[in-house]
Amino acid sequence: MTVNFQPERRQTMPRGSLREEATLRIWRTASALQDEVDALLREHGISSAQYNVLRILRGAGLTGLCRNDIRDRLVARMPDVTRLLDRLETMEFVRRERGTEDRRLVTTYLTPAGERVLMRLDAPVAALHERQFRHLKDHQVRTLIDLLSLAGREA
Amino acid sequence: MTVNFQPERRQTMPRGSLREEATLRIWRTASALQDEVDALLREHGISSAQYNVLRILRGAGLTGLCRNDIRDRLVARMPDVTRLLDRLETMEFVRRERGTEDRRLVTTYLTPAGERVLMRLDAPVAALHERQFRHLKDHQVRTLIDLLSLAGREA
DNA sequence: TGACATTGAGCGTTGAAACACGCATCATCA
DNA sequence: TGATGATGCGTGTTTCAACGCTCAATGTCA
Repeated sequence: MTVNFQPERRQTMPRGSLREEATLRIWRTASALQDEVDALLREHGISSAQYNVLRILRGAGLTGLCRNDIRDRLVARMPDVTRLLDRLETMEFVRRERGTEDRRLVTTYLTPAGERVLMRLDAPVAALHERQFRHLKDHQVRTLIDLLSLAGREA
Repeated sequence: MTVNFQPERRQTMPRGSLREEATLRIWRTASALQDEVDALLREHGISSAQYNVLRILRGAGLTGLCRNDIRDRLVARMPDVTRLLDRLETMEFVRRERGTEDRRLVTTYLTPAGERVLMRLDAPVAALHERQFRHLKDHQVRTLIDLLSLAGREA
């Protein structure tokens, strides 16, 4: 929960590049945010990757999604989505079913139990995010999002 | 290396919060940047956590650092720094020595071989960072850093 | 000086991630 | 329709992270 987020102890930067500083700042911030969310999720017995999958499945609704669709929508790159789903299936938060038309596809659906977990988490997670960004005004958050969208972009 | 970074396939957001979108954007960007750096580092046989440690030790110079100092300076929270150092020691990139005054402390130093690895990586890493942020002007990068510094801050 | 708390480091175990591989299914085309 | 390549999933294995515990060394105070 508590994160090592030394205000201004600067990371050693051989070439003192501005863009290197930005990279480190992104990583530090991402990690700090992640640690707090992880702590919250762990109280409910799931990891952030699992939480991410559950939310993706909620977004998909009754249609469900096959493994690769889930993989492509994950926030962080993640090989081996199969086992991630295995664990969620063991916890009975998701249900898998092999397709009938294309028998290669295995569609995954959110179960009622999975929906309930998400429901219980909605408020606390939203509150946490609000708290984490409470020092930024709306327009600053928007600017932040826009700037981040430019970073790492291929085109 | 190639990252699943769908331009505008929006993450499912139950409550459509702006701050939630910011969080996801930070994580996506961090992950995308990380994946590329990891790919580069792996060509040299080290992980990003290991690279981070080596740079911290280079910054510390001849003084070296004890385990907890290293832990506190890492970009991402990381318990079990011991084993991380174990692997670096096996690769002979660092050297450890138990303190004489306070015999609880084990100071870690960068070896010449470790310095060489860093030297070989300096240019490519810097170039990669420049490329990743090439769509942002200097003042935008500065703004990004400042905004991120406000996020997750306790005070 | 002796009992006790604190700090630093290492280790054992469990669980998950990374990677490559194999198998089943489907699409394509001769 | 039969061969070939592509696609979607799952699995085996190895490596690494996470967590808690133990041990050694130091500081503290009666």
